[in-house]
Amino acid sequence: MATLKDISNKTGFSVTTVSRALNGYDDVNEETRQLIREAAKQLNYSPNLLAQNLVKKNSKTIGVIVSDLKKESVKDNFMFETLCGVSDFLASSDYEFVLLSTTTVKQKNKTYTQICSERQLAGTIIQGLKTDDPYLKEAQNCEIPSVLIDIPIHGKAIKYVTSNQYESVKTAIRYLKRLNHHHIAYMNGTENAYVSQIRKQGYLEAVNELNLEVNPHYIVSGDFTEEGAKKAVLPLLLNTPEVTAIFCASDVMALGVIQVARELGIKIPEQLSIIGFDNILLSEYITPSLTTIAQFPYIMGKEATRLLIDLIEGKKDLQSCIEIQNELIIRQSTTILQK
Amino acid sequence: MATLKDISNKTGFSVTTVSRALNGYDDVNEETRQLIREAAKQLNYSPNLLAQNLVKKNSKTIGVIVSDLKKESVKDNFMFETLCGVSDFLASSDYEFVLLSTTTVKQKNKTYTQICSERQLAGTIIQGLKTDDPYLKEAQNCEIPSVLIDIPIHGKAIKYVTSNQYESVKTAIRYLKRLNHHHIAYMNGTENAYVSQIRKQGYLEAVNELNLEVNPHYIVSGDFTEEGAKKAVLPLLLNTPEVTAIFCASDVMALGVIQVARELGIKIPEQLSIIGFDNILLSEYITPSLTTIAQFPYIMGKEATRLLIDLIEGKKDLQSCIEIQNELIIRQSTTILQK
DNA sequence: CTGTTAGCGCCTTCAC
DNA sequence: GTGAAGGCGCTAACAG
Repeated sequence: MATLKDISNKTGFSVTTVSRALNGYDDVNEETRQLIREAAKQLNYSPNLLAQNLVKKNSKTIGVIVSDLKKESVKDNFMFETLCGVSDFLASSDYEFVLLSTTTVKQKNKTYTQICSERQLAGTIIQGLKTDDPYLKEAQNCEIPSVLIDIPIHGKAIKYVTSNQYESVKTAIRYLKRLNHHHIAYMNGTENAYVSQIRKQGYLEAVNELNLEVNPHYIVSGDFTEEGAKKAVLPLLLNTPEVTAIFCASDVMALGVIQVARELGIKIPEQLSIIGFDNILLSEYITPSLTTIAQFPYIMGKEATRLLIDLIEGKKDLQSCIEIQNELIIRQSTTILQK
Repeated sequence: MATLKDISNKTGFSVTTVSRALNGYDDVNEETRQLIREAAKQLNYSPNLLAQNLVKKNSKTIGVIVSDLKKESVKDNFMFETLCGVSDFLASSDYEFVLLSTTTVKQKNKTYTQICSERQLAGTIIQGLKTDDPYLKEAQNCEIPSVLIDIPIHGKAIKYVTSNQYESVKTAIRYLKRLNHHHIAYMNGTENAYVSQIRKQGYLEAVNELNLEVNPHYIVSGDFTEEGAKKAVLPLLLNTPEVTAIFCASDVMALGVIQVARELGIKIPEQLSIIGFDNILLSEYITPSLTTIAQFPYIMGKEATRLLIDLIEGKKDLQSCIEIQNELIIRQSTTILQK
C-alpha cells in the first residue's frame, strides 16, 4: 500500500510537505497541494491509521465494552440496538469503534487501563457490566473519557446515560393499582445489576406509597432469564394465590411467567395481570400481547455516543447524566380486576 | 502508560532485551526474564498494539464489514447472531475484530483496500453486501484474506460460507406438494442479493421438477421487508385465488403476508399455507406459528471466522466454501390441503 | 512555502 | 546473553 514516501518519491516533494498538503495545512502552495493530491489519488493512498495514531497519541477509535456478546442475548435486543445507535451516530463523525466483549478469557487478564492503552482508545462506552465489576472502579479513576449505559457512576471523565426506570416502575405499579390490584408481586433480575436495584426500589416505593401489601414473599428473582423466571414464579403462584398481578423487571422473564401460569391453568389477564420491561419485539406478538415499559436503547446508544464525543473533544459544561424517558405500553396482559 | 523504555529504565536492561524477554525469545537469561516480567507487572505494562502492528505489518485485527448496521435489521437477528459467532470464536484466539458498517456514502470516500490498509487488517469477514457492490470486486482482486457470508465468490484469498439454500427451498416446495398444494407462489427478497437469486432458483427448479404450475404472476418481490411484503402480496391474493401456498424468502416477509391474509379473511393454514425462511425468534411465537427454514447464523459466523484465521495463517488445502445445513421446521402455518 | 531533524513505541538484524 | 542501530509510517518542531 502506498505511503507518504511513495507520494514523496513520485512528486519530488518531501514527506513532510506531502503530509501537510494532505492534512490541509495552509502553509502549502495550492499548486503543490493539487499535485500531491493528484498523486495520492493515483496511488490510491490512504493514511496508515496505526502510524498516525501512534504519533498523535489519540486515536479516533472508541471502544464499546460489553459484558457478554453471547448468543443468549439475542432475544433481548438491547445490546444490539444500542450498538446500532452508536454506529449510526459515529457514521457522521470521523470516529470508529471497536467492539470489545469482556468475557474473553484473554481480556479477563487485562485491566481496563490496559485495554484502553493498547489501542490508544479515545474513549469508551460501557454497557452491561455488573455494579461490582472491577473495570468500573478502574474506569472511574481513569483519565480516559467514558460513558456508561445504565450504570450510574460519575468520575473525572465519566458520565452515564440511563432511563427513568425508577419512575417508570412506579407508574406501572400505580397503573396496576388503578386496575384494582392490591397484591402485586415483583420479579427482579440479577441482583448485582444496577437496573435490578433501581427497579426494585421503584416497586418498593410505589407499593409503600399506595398502601399496598408489602410482603417479602412477593419479591422473587428470575435472574433476567426465562428459565430463572419459571423456577421463581412457580412457588410464588402456588404459595401466594392472593397475588393478582406480577411486575417483571424484564420481558424475557415475563415470557417465562406467562408459560408457567398457563401450565397451572391460570388465565391471563383475567386471573393474573403481567407487566414486563423492555418492550422486546416478541412482547407485541405473543398471545396475550404483553403490557410493558418500553425502553429506547437505540436512542440511548446514540446519546451515549454524542456525550462521549463531546467529552473527548473537551466540551465544557456537559451534564453528568442523560436520562431517556421510557413509555408504558398497555397491551393485553393486564386488565381490571373483577371483584 | 508504561512502555518498554520504562521497564528498561527500571531494570537497567536495554529496550531490546526487555522486548525479547517479554516476547518469549529464548536467547534471554531466565533470571533476567523474571526480573523484567516482574517489573512489567508492577508498571501495569501492556504493549502498544499500534506500535507493534506498525512494525510487524500484521495486525491480529480482523474487520467485519456489514452493509448497514441499521435499527431496522433488529427484527431479523441474522447479523447479530453472526457477530456473536465471530466474537465467540475470536475469544479463544489472539485476534480481535472491528465492526465496520459501510454505507454507500462512506464508500464514495474510501475504497475497500483503503479500509483494510488503514488499519492493517489481517483479514475481513463480509456480510450483507449486494452482489453488485464494488467492494466485492475489490476484495476479489486483493491479497487480503477474506471470507464472505452468503456471497459465493472466490478469488486468490477469498472463500465463503453459506447454507444449502437451494436445496432447502426445494425441500420446502416438495413438502408443500406433499400437502397437495399445486399452486405455489414465491415471494422473493431484494433482487440483487445473492440469497434472493439462489432461493428463487431453488423454487423454479422445484416447481419445474414437480410439474407444478409455472406462472410468472406467482413470483413477487417483497424486498425483504414487512411493508414490501404487504404491498406485493395483496394483488397476488386478489388476482390469483387459486394459489394455496406461498413460500417467502424470509420470515419477516411472511409476517407481512400473514397480516394481509388475515385482513382479507383468508384463514391460515386452512386456506393458505405459508412458509418462511430464517427461523427468526418471532416465528415460533406468532399465531399461527410459522413453518420455516431454519438458518444457523451463529454457526456461520463461527465457521467463517475459523476459515478466515486458517487463511490468514496460511494453512493449505482449505476448502473454498463451507456450507451449513439448514433445517425445515414445521409449525402451524402449513397444513394439508383438503380438496 | 519547503525541507531537515527528531521521535512516537516497538521489533529485527547484527555485532559484541 | 545482551545492546546498539535502524526503521515501520507518520507528524511536530525548527530552520531556512
